[in-house]
Amino acid sequence: MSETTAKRAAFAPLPTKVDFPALEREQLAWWQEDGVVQDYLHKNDGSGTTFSFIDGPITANNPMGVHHAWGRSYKDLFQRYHTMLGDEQRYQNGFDCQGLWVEVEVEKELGLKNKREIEEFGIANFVERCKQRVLTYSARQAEQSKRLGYFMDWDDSYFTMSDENNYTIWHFLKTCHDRGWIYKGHDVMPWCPRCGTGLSEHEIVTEGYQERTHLAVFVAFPIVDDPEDANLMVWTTTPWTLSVNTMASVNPELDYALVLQNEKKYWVAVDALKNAIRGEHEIVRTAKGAELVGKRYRGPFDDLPAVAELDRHVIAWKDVSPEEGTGIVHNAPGAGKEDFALGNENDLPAIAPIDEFGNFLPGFGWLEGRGAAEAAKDIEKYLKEQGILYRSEQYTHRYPVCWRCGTDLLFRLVDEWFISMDGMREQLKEQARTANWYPSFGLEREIDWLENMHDWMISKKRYWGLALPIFDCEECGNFEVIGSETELKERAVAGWEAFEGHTPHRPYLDSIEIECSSCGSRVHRVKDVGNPWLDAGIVAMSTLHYRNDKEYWEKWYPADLISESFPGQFRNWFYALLTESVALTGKAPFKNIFTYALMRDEKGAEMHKSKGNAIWFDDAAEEYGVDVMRWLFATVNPSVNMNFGPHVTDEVRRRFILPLWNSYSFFVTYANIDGWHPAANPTPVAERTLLDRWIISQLNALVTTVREKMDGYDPTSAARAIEYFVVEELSNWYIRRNRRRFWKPESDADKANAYETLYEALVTVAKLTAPIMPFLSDAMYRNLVVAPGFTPGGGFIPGDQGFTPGDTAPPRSVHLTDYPTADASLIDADLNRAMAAVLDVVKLGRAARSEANIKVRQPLPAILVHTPDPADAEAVVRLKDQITDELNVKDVRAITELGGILSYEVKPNLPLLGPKFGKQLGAIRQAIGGLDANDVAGKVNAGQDVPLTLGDGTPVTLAPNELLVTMRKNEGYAAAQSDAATVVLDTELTPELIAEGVARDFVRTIQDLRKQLELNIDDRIVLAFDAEGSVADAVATHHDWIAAEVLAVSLTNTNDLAEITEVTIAGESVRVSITRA
RNA sequence: GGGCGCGUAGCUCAGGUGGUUAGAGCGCGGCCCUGAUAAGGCCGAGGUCCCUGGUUCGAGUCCAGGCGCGCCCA
Repeated sequence: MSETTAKRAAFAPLPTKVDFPALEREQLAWWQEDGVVQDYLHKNDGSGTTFSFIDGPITANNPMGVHHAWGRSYKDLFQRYHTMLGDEQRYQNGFDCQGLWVEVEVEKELGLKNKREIEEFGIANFVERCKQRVLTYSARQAEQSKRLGYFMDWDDSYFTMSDENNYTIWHFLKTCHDRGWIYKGHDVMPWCPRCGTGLSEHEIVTEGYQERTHLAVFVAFPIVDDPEDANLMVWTTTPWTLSVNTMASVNPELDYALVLQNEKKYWVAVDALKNAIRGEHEIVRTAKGAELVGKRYRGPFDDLPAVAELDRHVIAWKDVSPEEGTGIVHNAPGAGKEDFALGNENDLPAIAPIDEFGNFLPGFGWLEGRGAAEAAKDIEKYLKEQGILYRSEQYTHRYPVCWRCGTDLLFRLVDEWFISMDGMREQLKEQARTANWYPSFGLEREIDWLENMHDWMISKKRYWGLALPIFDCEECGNFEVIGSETELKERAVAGWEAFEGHTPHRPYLDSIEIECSSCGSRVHRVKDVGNPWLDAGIVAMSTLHYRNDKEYWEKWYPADLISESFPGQFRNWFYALLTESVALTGKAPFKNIFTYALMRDEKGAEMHKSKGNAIWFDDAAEEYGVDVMRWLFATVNPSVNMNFGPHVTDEVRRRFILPLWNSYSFFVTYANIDGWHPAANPTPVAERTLLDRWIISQLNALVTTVREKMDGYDPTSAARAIEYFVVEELSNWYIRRNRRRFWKPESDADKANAYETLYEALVTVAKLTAPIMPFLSDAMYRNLVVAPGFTPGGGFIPGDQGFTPGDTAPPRSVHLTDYPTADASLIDADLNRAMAAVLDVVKLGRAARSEANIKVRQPLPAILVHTPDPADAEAVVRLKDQITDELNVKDVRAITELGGILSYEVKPNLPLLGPKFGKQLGAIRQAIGGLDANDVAGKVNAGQDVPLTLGDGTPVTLAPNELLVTMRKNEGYAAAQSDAATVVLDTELTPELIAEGVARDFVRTIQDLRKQLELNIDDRIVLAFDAEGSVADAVATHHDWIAAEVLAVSLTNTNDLAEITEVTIAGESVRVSITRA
């Protein structure tokens, strides 16, 4: 830079204390106003390479919590990375719209209590409100996602309620039907009487069980025509199911006792006596369960018309255990899942006692119309009146509840629709294996699910959801599946006008009638809606226009990446996506599947709205800042549950964000003071200083690592590598070591090189971090790259910054740049190793000083270094300038002589000796311990074999490389030792060194005062002090150096002081006066 | 009952292919350094690496069994 050029600040000055959320809001506004997002979305149009990401739809039912931000950060960072690699992408976000969870929220909004009230409100109105809720919250979530910095094509989000999505599911269902996989099942389903719907296997999950206390009854079933006049004693926690008791089961292997009490006799399993029988009793005899099998008995509700015809008797069931109840099980195939299976096996009928609201059906006498669960008390009373209640109790157990509304589930016999899975099972497993799963154990979990999955129940007796295109003929039992909107129109014989113009939802679709292809009857659609996982699972087909644009579909299918949280998704989205895609195409819809665990609160507890420990995204964004969260998310191990909260984000800010900001701020501060501008042609790296070359070498190594990790779907390692570089290498070493080059007054080539080097490191870090923390990275990039020479619009300001007219303007946002590429020629492995040795020595030097209690301010004559590999010690001496300054020593010397400081130590080289000598190794180690270390070291260093005699007299010869000779520091020296080096301080002080220490103490004290006086970094001062003795002498000796260090225009020892401050320097009391010059 | 994962310092977690003295961050105590950094460094206290058995010259690491926790399934 020429002297005549006016120094001009190139970079916007930075606040020392940053408001990160405010910075983020500014960035966000600029991205939107300036069209950066749009340019980003189209950066790679037609680039020739693609990266296909398919978004798992987010449920558009509530505002986002922070846990959503975790997953979305992964989605964004992978897509951003590929944008910077130049891959064309679709950037399509998805919203999950249909299903019971939306209905439940809308019911709450409207104050509706059950299905009857929904139907009174009107299905059309209700469905419309569901749609509106989805639209409301999808818009809200889109805005929140933008605040997260998530760059997506928000105008192109898909909605699972879209016509295309629904019709593509029809196509899938039709395909399944053509293969004979769709069937109507008659089964006992877990059923929510409040929601009036069954729950699928997928929904009965462990968190769907809660501790509940129910009335449990012990009931006697009198055996018919029994010479002993005995009763079977059974136990149940669901008294309502007694109404449809069909059989009683015993374990034929088990021992049963005939108990006599109060002149009544009961059969109870021997091992259940303690639990079941209360009070004095006598055991008449015992028998195996087999003896009871076949006995007929009278049930408690024999007189009810619905069950009057039953022939009740005892059957054998090997699963009966005496652990709970009485060892005799009451079975109701119409009201229990296992009972249903057992009834089928024994050819006994299943009778359904309750309707969809859990109320008793006609035919159940006095019970008719009553709620099953609510009737327990009355049933207890009835049993007592009949004289067959032995006793009752309050019983607490884990019981299944509705995962949405918390109501106790009942088990109800119903018609549901299923897809048979056996035809696809093997193919699904095979296709699952074609993908890469991160973490890899995800594949095993998915395979386990696929091996054990039952047929897929796809129906749900609700309102807001996929209208199942199944037309079930009541006349002849034939059913048909309609596969598209055109087929529907062709087949419709009535109701088309009412439907036309509406989305394929209830109730309008329900008006359509077709003609049964088998018997010609008019047939309506079944009333059921679809399982919502059908909706989410079809998106790999529907959003890629599978039905209408095969070319487009082929371009983007299968996806390169999908990503969701793994708990639950192996049986939900991953499964549905795989199943629907493979059914239609035979090919897995994804190549890579990145999964992550659950977010917990700071103490590791599950986050729940009701517990009050859930954190809303909006609050977190404004309190902690989005970049901090995103950096945290990127650095944690995705497969481990994350504990999230303010302490964790504070730590990330302290640990990484602030050191980065401070490095950046340091650069901007001094570059502006010096009027430094980035040059078009910086000094070749080879011509720069050692430290410059080193940090550039590490920077290029970092780029290589980060790309490798990101390519391997390992953002954790990528982010941790960046963090290490920024904190340890750039901030704590490179900048720390180079501060004086930036401070010095003269603007020479060396200073320019320092700026060039730090500038390149910061710009590269901004690009490397851009996918992970989009806000700060762009703020840095824009200030560092765009501000000095180019206007944000891309215009170019010629000037003294070295650019010439015609240069291409850099992109105006980091998110429009390409990802950094490593220059392998700049990676200097030898230098990296040498510097590592230097860092180790510095660390040991500090440790030795600390241990010897000698402050760094006190200069020492030398440190002595020994390393196991002499090359390292040589490198350390070669780079001694880095060390002398850092440790305040006058010299660094490699130790060649032992000189009493170090002793030899000889150890066996175990990896070599182990395999060679096996069991003899113990004896060899002992023998080595008895050798003279000096003698052995001499031989080993001379390359000679070492003879040994083992304890049993066996002679053994060891080659030099089979022994390790190391140095151990002796006691009594100021020294420190690690695996890589030994460092010894020369602590001999001369009067000159002591004076220098005092001078440094003086400087340190003045600098402190400057800071207290809030002087600017470049303010000059008039400095006067009043001291005698050693302080006076030391200051006199080092007068010029001190004056330069503290920017004093004058430095005088006088007792005539203007502003007096008392300080202590080198143990002496000194009066000081500082005034601005 | 089965599948998968986890169990290492007070807390949160790292610890390719077995190797000699098991680490980091936070927290705690002490000291040092500091005109980028309400930052950083060094020292210290703090460990039956869940238990038991096995393989091996040698196990935090491999194998088997168990215990505990989490997720999923039955």
